[in-house]
Amino acid sequence: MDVRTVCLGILTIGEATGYEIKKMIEEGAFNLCVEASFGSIYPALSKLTDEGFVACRQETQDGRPDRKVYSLTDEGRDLFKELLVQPPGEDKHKSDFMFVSLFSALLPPGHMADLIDQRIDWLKREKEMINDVIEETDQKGAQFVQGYSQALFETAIRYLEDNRKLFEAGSEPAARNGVSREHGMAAS
Amino acid sequence: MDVRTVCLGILTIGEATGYEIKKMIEEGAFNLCVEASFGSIYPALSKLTDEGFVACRQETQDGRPDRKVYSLTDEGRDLFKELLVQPPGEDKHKSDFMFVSLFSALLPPGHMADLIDQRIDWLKREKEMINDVIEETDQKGAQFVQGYSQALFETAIRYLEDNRKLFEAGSEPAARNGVSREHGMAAS
DNA sequence: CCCAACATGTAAACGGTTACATGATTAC
DNA sequence: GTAATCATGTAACCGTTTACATGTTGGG
Repeated sequence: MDVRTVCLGILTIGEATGYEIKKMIEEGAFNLCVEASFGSIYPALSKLTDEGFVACRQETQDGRPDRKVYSLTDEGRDLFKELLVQPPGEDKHKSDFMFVSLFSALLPPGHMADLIDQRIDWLKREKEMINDVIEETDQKGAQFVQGYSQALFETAIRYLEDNRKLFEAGSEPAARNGVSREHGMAAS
Repeated sequence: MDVRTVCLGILTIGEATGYEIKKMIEEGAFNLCVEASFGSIYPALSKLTDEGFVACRQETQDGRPDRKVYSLTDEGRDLFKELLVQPPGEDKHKSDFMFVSLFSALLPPGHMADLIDQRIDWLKREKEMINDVIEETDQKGAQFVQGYSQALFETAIRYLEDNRKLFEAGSEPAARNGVSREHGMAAS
């Protein structure tokens, strides 16, 4: 999902500045779908303004920098509805953790258990964050997404907690008999 | 996880051609961690060869195009081990489906239920694919990843099957008289 | 005193995809 | 006959990140 579409989507909820949109993406429900930095958000908003899909109102604040408050135009709303019904792309789950796990045999003893611990902590934090952000909404879609993500986080946390022991120091292979464990890799 | 590292990782399992690496990424367990196309795999392998981290043996076949079989050098194995213990990046879950779901209120009636059906089918296919690919391994890491992904797929499928009804034609707003319909989705 | 939060913006660099070029073989 | 599989490679393009530039206010 490109930054352009995400900006339109966020603006259907209400007007916002580029800065606020960034926060919503990195701390909010949108965190589950996309990521974006200022370097992509600001140009996207400028372009959408040029094209007439969003309107921009400049606000002068004292003590604070000026802000540009963007809002959706009718054309923008129409465009977003069109984009929404396009067949969505496949989910892309990119997990360094999973990749490293596949090669746990090459890691120093205890490393994998540490990684799992860190991951459990991260998952718990992330789960709470999503929960907090969405709880105040009463929209069906948001409720659905929240339930979905909470279910997945719970499963992930439970699985890691249950299987951590596989990688604890005690259960390490212990290739005691002179066989060079460098070779033992032989898949299958 | 960059293509470079993924290539090194795959080559720790055994030698392979660029073509085979591509297949492993899109049909195998690596599908859960990364994606990559020829346009990134071939240059990565060339560069790794130049740098001495992989070796390349050219094989002439008759009837078939020549193939370049890559294998890991000692330096390559060392490099990979170093890369593996670097702190892994955060998981990135990019889901167009989730994004669209957040805006289900803007979709035509029935569209959301269709999307969910398609998604359930996709999840089931994907789950089976991962299951088939990894089942023949006896490596701890692969087993762990397989169990993890199977648990997540099951949870996702169950959630979607259980909550599909929220978006069925019958439960569509039908906001004839401005009455709000706030029945409890309560994902508690 | 410095850092975080607020606020916008640009240019260069990067990693990757898409499309193209080439070409034999096998299966439908 | 035509599509898929095998097999490699390059160049153009694209979206995004990173780093930089600028400036104020408030809290630790």
